[in-house]
Amino acid sequence: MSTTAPAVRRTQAERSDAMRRRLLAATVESLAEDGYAGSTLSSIVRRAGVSRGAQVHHYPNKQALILDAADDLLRSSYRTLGAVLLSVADEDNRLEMLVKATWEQLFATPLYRAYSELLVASQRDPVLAEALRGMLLRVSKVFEPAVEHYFMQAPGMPAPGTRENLKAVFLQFSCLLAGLASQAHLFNDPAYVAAQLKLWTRQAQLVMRARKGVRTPPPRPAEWDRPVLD
Amino acid sequence: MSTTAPAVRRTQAERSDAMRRRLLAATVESLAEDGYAGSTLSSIVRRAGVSRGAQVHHYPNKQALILDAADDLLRSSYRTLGAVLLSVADEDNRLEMLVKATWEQLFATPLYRAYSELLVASQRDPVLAEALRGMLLRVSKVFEPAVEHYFMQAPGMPAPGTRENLKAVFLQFSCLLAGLASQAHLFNDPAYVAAQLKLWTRQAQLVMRARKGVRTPPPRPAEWDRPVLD
DNA sequence: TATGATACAGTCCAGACTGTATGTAAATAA
DNA sequence: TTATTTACATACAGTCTGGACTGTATCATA
Repeated sequence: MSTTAPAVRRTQAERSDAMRRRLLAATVESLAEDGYAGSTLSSIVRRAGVSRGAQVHHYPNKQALILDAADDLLRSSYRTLGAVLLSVADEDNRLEMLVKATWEQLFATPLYRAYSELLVASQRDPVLAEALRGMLLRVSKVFEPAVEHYFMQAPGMPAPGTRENLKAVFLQFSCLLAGLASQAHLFNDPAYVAAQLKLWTRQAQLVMRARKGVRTPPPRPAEWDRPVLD
Repeated sequence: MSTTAPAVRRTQAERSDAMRRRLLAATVESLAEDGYAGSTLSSIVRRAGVSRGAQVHHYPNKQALILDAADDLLRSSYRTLGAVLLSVADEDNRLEMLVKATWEQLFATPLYRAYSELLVASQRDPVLAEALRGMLLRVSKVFEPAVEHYFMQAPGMPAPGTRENLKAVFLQFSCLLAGLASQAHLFNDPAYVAAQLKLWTRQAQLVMRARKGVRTPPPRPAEWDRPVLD
C-alpha cells in the first residue's frame, strides 16, 4: 500500500516538459506580481513549488530562464491576440469591438504587466531587447495581415500609401495602449481609459472602414497552433 | 599656506542644500542609467561622490530618497514643459512644433527614462504611486490651461464639450508619447517615431486649430519659478 | 538486470545591499 | 571661548541573491 508513491511513469521528455512549464508559468506570474527585480530565482522556484536544483538543471542561469519566459510570454500574447482577432470576426462594429477586446484581453492583463517589466529591463539588457524585438516582429507579422483582412482605407481619404497608413494607425493604437497601460493605475477615474479607447476609435473611423461582408477569419499562419514549447 | 583647506565658510543650510542637490541629481541619473533596481544606495552615493553617511543623514531610508528624487524629477519636467510651451509661443505651425519639442525635450530624454522606471515601480509601491499621482496632477494643471491658451476646437466639429475634448486629445497625446518612449528602443527604424508624431499631428489638426494672433505666453502659475528644493 | 544518463533536491558560499551605530569636523549658540 | 547642535565619514551587522556543488531518484538502454 504505497500511499505516497505517485507511480505515474512518465517519460523523460514529459518530465522535462512539465517542469519547464511550471517554471515558465511561475516566472511570468512573478514578473507580473513581483516585478523584474523582485523575480528572484528563489521566489520563482518557491512559486513553482519546485526545488532550486530543478531550475538550475533546466536553465543554467537566470538570464536563460528570463529569456525563455519572455518567449513564452510573447507566444501567449500571440495566441491571445489570435483569439481576439477571431472573436471580432462577424461583428458589425468591428473596430470598436477590436479595440475593447484588445485592451481587456491583452493590455489590461497580468500578461502585459509582465511584458512591461521586461520592456523596461530591456532598456539596459541588449540581449533581452533583441529577443523582444524579434518576438514583436512575429506578432506584427500576424496582426498586419489581419488588419488588412478586416479593414480598408475610408473612402475619400486623400492619403497616399493606403497599406502603410493602416499599419501606422495600428502602430499608433499599440503605442496608445502601451501608454495607457503604463499609466492606468495612476488614474483615479477608471473612466479615463474607456474614454480614451472611445476617442481613438472615433478618430480611426475617420480614416478606415471595416470591409463589408468579411465573414472569414483572418489569415492564420502555421505557427499559430504550434505548442508553447518548441 | 594651507593648500588643502577649502576655507569656504558655508552656512549649515547651504551645506545641506548643496548635498541634497547632489544626492537628488545622482539619484535621477542613476534611475535613468541603472534602472530602479540598479539604483542602490551605494551606487548613488558613489555617483554623487559623497559618503554613505551623508545620504543617511539627509534621508533616513531609501524610500525617502527615492520619493524626494521623484519630486525633483517631476519638478524638472514641469519646468522643461514650461520651456517647451514658451518656445512654441510665436510659431505658425504651433501644433507641429509643440509635438516635436515635447518629444525631443521631454520624452526622448534621460529624464523620462528615470520617470518610466518610477512608473513601473509604482505599480507595486502604493506610496510612490500616490506621489506620482499628485505630481502628474500638478503638471496637468499647467498643461491644460496652456492648451486652451494656444488651441481651440476646429470649426465644424460636431463635438460636445469642447474643453473636455481638447483635454482628452492631449491626454491621448501623452499616452502616445509614453507608449512610444517605452518601445522606441526596440524599433530598428528611428523614422517610425517621427512618422508617428506626424500622424498624430495630422489627426489632431482635424479636431483643433491654433488660435490666431496669440503671441502672449500661456498662463504661468506662481510655483513655476519656485526653486527646486522647498 | 546492470549500467549509464537524465531529472531533481538540498546546501554552501562569496558578494552585495540596507539599516544602524559610532566617531569626527564644521557651524551655531551661549 | 566654550558648549551644543548639525553635517558628514567609517565600520559593522544582518539579510538576501545567484551560482556552484554534492547527493539521490527516475528513466533509457543493452
